[in-house]
Amino acid sequence: MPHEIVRGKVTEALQQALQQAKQKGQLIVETWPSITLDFPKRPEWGDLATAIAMSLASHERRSPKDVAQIILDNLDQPRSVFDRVEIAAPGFLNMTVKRDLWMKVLSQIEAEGNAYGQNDFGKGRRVLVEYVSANPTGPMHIGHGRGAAVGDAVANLLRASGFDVSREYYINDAGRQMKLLGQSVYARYRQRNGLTVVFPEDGYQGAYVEQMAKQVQARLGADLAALPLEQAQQQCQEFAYREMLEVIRQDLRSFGIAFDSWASEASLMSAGAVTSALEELRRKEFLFDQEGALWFRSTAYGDEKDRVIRKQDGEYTYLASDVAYHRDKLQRGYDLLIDVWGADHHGYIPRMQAVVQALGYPKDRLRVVLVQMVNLLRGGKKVEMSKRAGEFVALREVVDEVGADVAKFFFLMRSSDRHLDFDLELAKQQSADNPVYYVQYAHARVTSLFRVAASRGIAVPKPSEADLEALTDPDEFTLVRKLSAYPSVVEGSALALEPHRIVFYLQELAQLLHTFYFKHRILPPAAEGDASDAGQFVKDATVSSVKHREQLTPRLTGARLALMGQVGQVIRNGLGLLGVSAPERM
RNA sequence: GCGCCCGUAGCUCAAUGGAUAGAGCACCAGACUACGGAUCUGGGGGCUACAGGUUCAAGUCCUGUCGGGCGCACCA
Repeated sequence: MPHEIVRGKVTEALQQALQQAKQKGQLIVETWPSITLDFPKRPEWGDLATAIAMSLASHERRSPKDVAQIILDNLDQPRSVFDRVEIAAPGFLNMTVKRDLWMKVLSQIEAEGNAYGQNDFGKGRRVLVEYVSANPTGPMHIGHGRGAAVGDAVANLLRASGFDVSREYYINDAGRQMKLLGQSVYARYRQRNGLTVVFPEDGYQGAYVEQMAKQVQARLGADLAALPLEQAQQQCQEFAYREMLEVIRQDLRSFGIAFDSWASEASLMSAGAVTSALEELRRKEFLFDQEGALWFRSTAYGDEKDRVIRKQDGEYTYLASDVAYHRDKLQRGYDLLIDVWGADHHGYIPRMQAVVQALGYPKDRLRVVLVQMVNLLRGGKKVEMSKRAGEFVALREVVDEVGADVAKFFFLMRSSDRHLDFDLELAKQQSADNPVYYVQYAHARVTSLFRVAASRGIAVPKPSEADLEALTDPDEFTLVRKLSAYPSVVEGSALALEPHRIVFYLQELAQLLHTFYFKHRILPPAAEGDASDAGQFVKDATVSSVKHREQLTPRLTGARLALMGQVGQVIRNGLGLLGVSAPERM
């Protein structure tokens, strides 16, 4: 179902032509591939092109050119949609669509507003996007930040594509890491009190651990030291857990990320989810005992080896709770699960997909989005990070320094499975070098333009109120075509789970806007020092410089304002998908 | 050693199997007496790592080689 008016009409016309050719016996195919439309790279190739004839050619056992000719011959009423359709070697159909059909895109954007760009591909299917899910053992670092930005944008994209989306944070609060955190805090606490200290191997070293020890001291005083070791550590762990979770919530809040639900590993376990999940696997014969451990037969679904699920010492591995958690998610009835993971976990995909299948669901019920490392730079020089020594760059620091909008945009600028260089100096620059400002400025320009118009008493019409026939310049037309592409960019981006496509689109759209804005005037000149003359237009075409020589009539001003308004709307919608604000002033 | 990802302009990166591979940065040369110069215009720059193969059509798919990253725990 096409979701944009030009593509819709063109696709429809092509389908009818194919249908008709088939009825006449000119084409034999039973089913043909979906018709894809591209923007041709060269103007002489028309506004839209399709390679459909070429993909049909081999099945038809005809040359692509013949197939294209047949389609062309069967295009019933080309004049209602097309100005011109041509065949180009080796078999492209190059179409020039009627200008007034293109212009309807503007009214469509007006009518749909914030919803322009959405599609119904998801058909209400429920999807759970799980992301961040950092252990509550410290503040979020910059890598978590990228995961958060990606997960959130993916969720936005899916919602815009008609899915019923929930966002979930899985709290790994049951494992050894939490215990280690408790021990680390307790060790620092003892240190503060001048007691003997054995700092745990691989313990948490960050300054925040000392901070928490200080707070524990303030709350519990010296009493803690009197308790048995394990009990004392347990108290520290509980305190640290609540504290860290709160820190993470605040980190997320300041980054502008909100979850619908928080799932706790510990509560899952205490509710018996692990036991019952293992029971199910055992019943289905995916478990076996060997060398005193319990194994999951993940090789049954293509994993390279089987995996231990309960160790010799009786402790469960993380796989056990992951099985339980994914089973829980599946049982909650989601049609699709999306996990956003750090790319260093890519080796776990086969086994989690094996889990999904062992539980009786299709493999593709789970899709994993991998997020690669972030290299933090400052003026081109690498900022060294080592979580081990507790020297990692906190997300909070970056957000404080460059702002949430900039940070998100940078995180989303590249395909998520590629390493990202994040240069703090560049991110702070307020220039064209900084793509965030470039896009946001385009939006601010539109709103600024409207403010000036208002101050001069010039109305900003909607497309339905404007005379769009006044838009005859190729630059206007280029903008309209770009706007028309937005819905398919959203759909492609959602299907591929690749938010960076939106970023690229927005940069291109912003560029077109800046070019247009520089080249053309929209409002008439303000009368010198006298607002009462506002509304006067240039009647004579010989004003100052060459590039401003075009006739600016109220009719053209109105139409251009209407066009600008829709550009602003689309930038707003696109930035919205990225979770980035569209400022009216900068 | 095995597996996954990657190799595209000097740098950072785009490109549902489609036409002459595109942006930004950097570099060079330019542009406003009216709407925000946080802007715009032009220029040089490429055997898409290499070698085969599939296809009407390959940066894209397959095989191999070389180079880089990440995994290969009864850690999370």
